[in-house]
Amino acid sequence: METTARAVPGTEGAGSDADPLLFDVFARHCPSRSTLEHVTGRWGALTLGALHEGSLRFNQLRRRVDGVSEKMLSQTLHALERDGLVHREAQPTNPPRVDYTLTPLGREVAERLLSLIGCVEDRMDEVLRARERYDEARGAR
Amino acid sequence: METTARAVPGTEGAGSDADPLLFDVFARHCPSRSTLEHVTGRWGALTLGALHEGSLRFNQLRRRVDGVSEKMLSQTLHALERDGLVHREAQPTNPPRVDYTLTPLGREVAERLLSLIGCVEDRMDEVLRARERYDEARGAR
DNA sequence: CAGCATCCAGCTTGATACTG
DNA sequence: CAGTATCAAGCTGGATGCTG
Repeated sequence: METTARAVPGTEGAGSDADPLLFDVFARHCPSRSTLEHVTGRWGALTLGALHEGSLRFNQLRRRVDGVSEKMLSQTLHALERDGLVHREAQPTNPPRVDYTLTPLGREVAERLLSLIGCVEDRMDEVLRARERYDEARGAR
Repeated sequence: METTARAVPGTEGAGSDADPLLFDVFARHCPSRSTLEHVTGRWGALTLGALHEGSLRFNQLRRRVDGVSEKMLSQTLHALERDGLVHREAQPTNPPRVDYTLTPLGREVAERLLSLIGCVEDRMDEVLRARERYDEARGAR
């Protein structure tokens, strides 16, 4: 609905940027594209979703996001931390303990993400039926 | 590994299968996971976003979603069509003309997606600053 | 125009092993 | 526990060529 354009950034550094596009993710080299991919990527989305329920430690997260390898989780967390969506808090104890939490920005993003995830899950029966129809119509051929 | 093994493992403990989780995307083999990936995938998200502005033809879509190859677009559209998010209408004219449109379900999903995309774009300056901070703190090391 | 088939480079991912 | 390093395999996606 209020898909109104974003607030005009205005002071966007040097040079005038006459780009009247509503969303420029559509443009190939827009930085928002990479962020969007971190957010919506297979593990990014699930990680943000898991973190939305509360702060979690590395291995808790690993168990929560079923199927993620430790390498992928580590990588995902770095990307999200770099984008300012996740905050990493390491305690210098022994054994080490590190908590991952959403930043305010991360929480906003996660909320929208969860709305999307929820929508998809709510309608899965519809999706499943559509798949059956589709497969039937082609498998027959 | 375990090819088959059919019966419900039941390792989950208490919950009966009749108790649907709120969000089971977190589970590895949940069908919603694949749909979510079609929706949030690099090209799926942009395709749904483009289609939200109105019905488009194959090559229009290709131009709109900057960087997508025809193979990927074709593949993406098939997945979205199979999931019941996109409707494909082919007109038997010459030259052929095919219109892609969002289904009602697709529109719902697209709206949430656009809310997410909009959120990310609105806050890109924040993301960019976070990246700078992060890189500075590590590049130094 | 709309799209499928094939080839293949290379990025992504998962195992495995090791560190603090 | 919380990661990093390395390597092989496989899937992703681009280029090209062809059909209806």
